Amino acid sequence: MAAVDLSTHPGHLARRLQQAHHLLWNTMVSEEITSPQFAVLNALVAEPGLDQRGVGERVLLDRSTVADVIGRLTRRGLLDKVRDPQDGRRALLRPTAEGKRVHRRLTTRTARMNQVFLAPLGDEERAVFLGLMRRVADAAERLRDPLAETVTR
Amino acid sequence: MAAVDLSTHPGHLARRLQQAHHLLWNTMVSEEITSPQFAVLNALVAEPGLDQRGVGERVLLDRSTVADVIGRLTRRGLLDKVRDPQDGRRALLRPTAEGKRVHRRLTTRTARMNQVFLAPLGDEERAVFLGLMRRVADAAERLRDPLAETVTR
DNA sequence: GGCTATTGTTCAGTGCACCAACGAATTGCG
DNA sequence: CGCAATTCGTTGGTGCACTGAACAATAGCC
Repeated sequence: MAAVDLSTHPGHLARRLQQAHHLLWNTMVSEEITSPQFAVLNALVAEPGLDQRGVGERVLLDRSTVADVIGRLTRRGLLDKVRDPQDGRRALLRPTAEGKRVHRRLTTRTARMNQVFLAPLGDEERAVFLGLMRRVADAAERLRDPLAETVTR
Repeated sequence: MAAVDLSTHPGHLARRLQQAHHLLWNTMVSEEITSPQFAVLNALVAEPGLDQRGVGERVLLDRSTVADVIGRLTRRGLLDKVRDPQDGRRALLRPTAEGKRVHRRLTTRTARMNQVFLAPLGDEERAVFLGLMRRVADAAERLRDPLAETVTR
């Protein structure tokens, strides 16, 4: 015996949550564009001209993962990637016209999906839920690099 | 413009949460055994003799993923896998002595890790947080197969 | 008893995610 | 100026996760 109840383990719940989300995304938002891909696209719609490092910071993705995701997006013609003439190390990224179009279309669908996803909770609970997730995630991310005390707002 | 604030998207937060958890697990629990591997091991400590399907149901993992994880665990000698003589389709699984030992050791460490992970929240908030995650995950999982109304409690 | 259904496992393919190590470009220090 | 350290990107390796398809064994029905 001595087995443990996984439903009290936040890590296990987070995984379940993400899987359920993934499924819902596939059916309600897009089968081609994944949620991380949308996140990257979104960051570049907000700030065109970012390099990969910048994107990774915004969406909180590893450098090599960012490279993967960006590779897929550029291959699909949703992103432009050019070497920075000022600094030959970095690649400047911006959404193509098609990329912006896709982003717009998916934005409304993700909103609908989030509604469904959070449907079991009441209005107030949703806010609480998002707030708690954010606090835990923020704190855990700060554990890794005990860096700038920049105001998160 | 028209970009979206990802910190209000539960899917994105769930991903961040899981990543942060993964990192913490690696440093505080084990570098060899991953959290899904522990979940599988845990299910088999609780109910030795399950087949892969049963494990997948308990931990909420896809069949092919379960096969992968179990493959790794058996390769490391933590699990025994034998064909059911009564039903040649299924593989009966049980933890080895070493598997039980590892499970015991990791159990105490995961408890410590969960403390750290949830440290930013107060006692009451933790309970709320876990409860909300569970409700959302349960509901989303029910969306896929609208099945038994079995009492979850 | 024999053929079809169903059930359990496996395999191939894609994508996310991490780390460690490397190469290329730039920065900064002596 | 020149070389070391840093920074950005890529590559290779491992693991999780899903889908869809193939396969094998059993179960069920006529």
